[in-house]
Amino acid sequence: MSSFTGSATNFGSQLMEISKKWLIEWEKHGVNEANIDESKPKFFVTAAFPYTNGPLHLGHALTYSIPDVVIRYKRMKGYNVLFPMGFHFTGTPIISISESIARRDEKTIKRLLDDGVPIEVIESFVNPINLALYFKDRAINSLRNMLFMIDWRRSFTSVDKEFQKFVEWQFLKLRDAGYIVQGTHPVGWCPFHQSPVSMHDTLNDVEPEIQVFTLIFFRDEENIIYPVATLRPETVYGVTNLWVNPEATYVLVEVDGQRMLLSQEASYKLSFQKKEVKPLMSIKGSSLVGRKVVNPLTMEKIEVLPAGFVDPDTGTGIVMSVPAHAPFDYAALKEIGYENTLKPISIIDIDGKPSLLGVEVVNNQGIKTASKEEDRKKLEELTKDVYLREFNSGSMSRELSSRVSGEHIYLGIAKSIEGKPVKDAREYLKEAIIKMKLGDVFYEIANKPVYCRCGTKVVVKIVENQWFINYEDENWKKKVYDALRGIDIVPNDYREQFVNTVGWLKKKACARSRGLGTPLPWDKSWIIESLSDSTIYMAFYTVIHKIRMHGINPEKLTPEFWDYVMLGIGDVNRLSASLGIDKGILEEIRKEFDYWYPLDNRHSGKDLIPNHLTFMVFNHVAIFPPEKWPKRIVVNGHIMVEGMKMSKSLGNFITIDKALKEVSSDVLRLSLILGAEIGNDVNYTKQLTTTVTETLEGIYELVVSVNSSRHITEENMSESTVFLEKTLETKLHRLLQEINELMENYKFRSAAIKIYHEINNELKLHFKINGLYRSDLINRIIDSWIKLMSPFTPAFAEELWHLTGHKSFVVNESWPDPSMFVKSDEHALFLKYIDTIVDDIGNLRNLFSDKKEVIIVASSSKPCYPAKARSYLADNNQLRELTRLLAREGVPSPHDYARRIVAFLKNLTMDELNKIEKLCEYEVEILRKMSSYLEGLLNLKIKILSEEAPEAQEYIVKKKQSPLPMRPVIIFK
RNA sequence: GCGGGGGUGCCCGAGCUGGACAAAGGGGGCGGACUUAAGAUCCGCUGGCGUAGGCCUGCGUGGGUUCAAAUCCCACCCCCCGCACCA
Repeated sequence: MSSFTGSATNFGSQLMEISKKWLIEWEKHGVNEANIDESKPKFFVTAAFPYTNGPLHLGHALTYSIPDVVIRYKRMKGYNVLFPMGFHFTGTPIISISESIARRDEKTIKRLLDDGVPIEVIESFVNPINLALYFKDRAINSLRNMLFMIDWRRSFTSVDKEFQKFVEWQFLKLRDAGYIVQGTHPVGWCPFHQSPVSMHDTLNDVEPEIQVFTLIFFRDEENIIYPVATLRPETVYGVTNLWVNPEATYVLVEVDGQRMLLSQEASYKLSFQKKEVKPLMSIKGSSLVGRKVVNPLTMEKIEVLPAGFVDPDTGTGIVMSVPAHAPFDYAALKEIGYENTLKPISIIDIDGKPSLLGVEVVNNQGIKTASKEEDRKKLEELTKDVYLREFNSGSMSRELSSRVSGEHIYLGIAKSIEGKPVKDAREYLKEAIIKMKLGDVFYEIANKPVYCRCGTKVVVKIVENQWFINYEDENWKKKVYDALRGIDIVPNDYREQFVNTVGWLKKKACARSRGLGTPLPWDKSWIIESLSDSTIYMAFYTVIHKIRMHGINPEKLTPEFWDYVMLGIGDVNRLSASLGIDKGILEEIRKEFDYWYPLDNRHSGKDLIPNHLTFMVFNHVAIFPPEKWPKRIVVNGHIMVEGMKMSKSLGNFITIDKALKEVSSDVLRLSLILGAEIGNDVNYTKQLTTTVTETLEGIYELVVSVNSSRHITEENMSESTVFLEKTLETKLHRLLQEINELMENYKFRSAAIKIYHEINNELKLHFKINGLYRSDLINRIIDSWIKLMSPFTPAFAEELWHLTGHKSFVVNESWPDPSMFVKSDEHALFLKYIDTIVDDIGNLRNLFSDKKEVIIVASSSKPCYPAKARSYLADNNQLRELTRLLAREGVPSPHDYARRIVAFLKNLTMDELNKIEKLCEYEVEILRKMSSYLEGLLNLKIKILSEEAPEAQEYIVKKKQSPLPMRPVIIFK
């Protein structure tokens, strides 16, 4: 084989040149533009559009490589394909970066410099649109360089006026359908900025987490509320007293018309959660000690006691004391010498027996106080243990209701949770307390303190009048479940996750007070949030280029316009008149939508299943009729780099631009596809790209050398070459069939292995046996092979295609059909038979690694037992019958032989089974014809003998073994 | 905690509708051929045993179902991801 000179790196740069060359050629000929063609079935594919706050990275490369393979494949299969790409500007991160630039934040500037943004451009980023546009342009370049076949005429951004009109229509539709609701909603909030904060607004990028406490209202004789904040409302039945911090300052406030006592800190926090918190007076904690309050669930009268462990900045600063189940409480009782006065009350059973875990652990550890440093540390841990044990394996006491004074109206509540698991009791009680107005909810920042970038401590604010998309609407959910059944999910393993997501999905706040995006049409003070404005935008791709082409003013894109274009609602003549748009144009746009929609494939990363992808289904269901619902969702995994999660902080973050400086787009694409089957995480490694480059180099050299080899016709071929060509052709038929099936099932990794390795190996083996030459078959194989490579490594394939003398574009060729290679059932059968011989020799050669010659003595005159075995195939139990029959015929080790034959027959197609007699009849001849193949494959010298040959008789006698049909004797010499 | 996914040979990774699985494919390692040499390329080996196509061990751990389990069931351990107003 000749002789492409150059090292792998040289070939690597040659590949880069090839990519550039064909990108230009294709764009010149507009191969990536998609227009209506009624003569072809259409195939419409989209992938999640990128958020342009930075350069595209390998994750994008992966997510877009897969649909690109799909459309290139589908295109060759005769589909009219569309793969468009837009850009997501909606949201706050872009604005946050702009604000950082405005205040000259060094970290942000450094990051942008690292991303290759020139300093003067960075300065322009104080305007967020400049930033978004800059990265959009870079993204387009990256995507072009990846050779993605994107129809750029249909590109848009989510702040384009036309798109905003479309989103307005969508939201009006949702509102009309009753899916938009308003309500209150807790958010992390900066009191200084007077605005919600999320991760990118906080110091150190901490996401403020919100924790829900249950408030329980204890009352004194003046009806003043002492609210305790707890995560364990069920323990209210075991309360012996309340705790306050004697050193802390408490305030008496008026809330919702009631008087309430709580720590100063709590009162501040509460003021963000209630309409009004009116302070009346301050009181030192110590002066609360000794007051008597009533437990609202048991009507028991208890006392307020002092405890230093009470943190006035957690909850309300008032704590209910449950010594039986809370180590802190028991320790605090001990500290003030009350452990015998106030007897711990067990209200939780563990393993069906009343427990006093709180008391036990404190006594076991010899803890005497709740205030000493070392005790507190221990207590914190013990609290966690007790909490978990009681939560996971505790159940409410069976005598719980005896804690409630007899005729009390809430006796029923206690009764209904008696004996129930703590988990369930807690949920039940929480709801009951709030419903009965015996308490309330109180929100805390769970991971506090969290600070806004301005340094202000973040609190929880209840936002009034927040707009939600009501994804918890049961009827809506039902329709989504139905829709999901009709959607093909690739890989199907993710279906369950979709179904579950629909199950737990709640109301989704769909608007924010700041950020880029579309104002809510009926309340322009709100901006539609980014996960809500991007649920049906795929439909927009179908028409945007036409809207622009006809110069339609965005103001004309009214709800009536969209009703007609997307839903076919309304009278086109009247619409034309009222909008002043040509009727023909309206119809043309409508037709464009109707031709391309529904979406055939939606591609995205698996992280978007619980939000975007599911929202997409919800919104399609809400707005479009069933025939326009998406047909397939393809989910890809994450990208890893050298075995580690790719991230900026790990320093292994690779942008597409950077990757393409090291490897060509063909290599990158194929590496990502070969990295993992769809749905799994792809591990991108230097090693992998090197291997892929070398593989492509090998293929290149092979094609080049075949191309320059001599052409021979069948008349000039040796008999054995004719035979082996038939075998090769049969193999190719099989391979193409397998590849087709894999492609149809989105098993691109496996398909690529067959294309780039297995065909490769078959050809190399064939040439090794026969020498390098061209023939009609070989030419056909090479042509088909190049076509098969085209979806994965398009520029590389294009190069080979032209190298082998073609003038057309391979991207425009048809996908090879297996039928172009004649499958001979006989040869397929022979091949499978030869495989068993190869296996056997392989098994034995370990024992005879020093021997280089193999003699195969084949049966030539015995009855064709395999044919007889055919009738025993159906039923495994008849193996015994077959064994008996063989034994009667005097076959040695009949059971082994029977097993072997049956295993072989099971692997055959019906057609092959019908040829089995031929195998018996010509076994010696087949082996002879295939001996050069065996020699090539095994690197051994092979000699075939018929059992009648005198030489064969010697071996038979010596080995005490006689050949049977399909069971030749193999001798290493 | 809840929900989803996963633990396979030196490594990565397929298989997981139960038999053809000592387990595809790739990589690495070792040995060999070629070469003045290196590289590239090609070939062989890469759980253990065995002078004949076989046996033993084995797919997170422990049980179970079955004539037969990497594949099915149960329990446990460990890892990853998501839990919302955030793209």
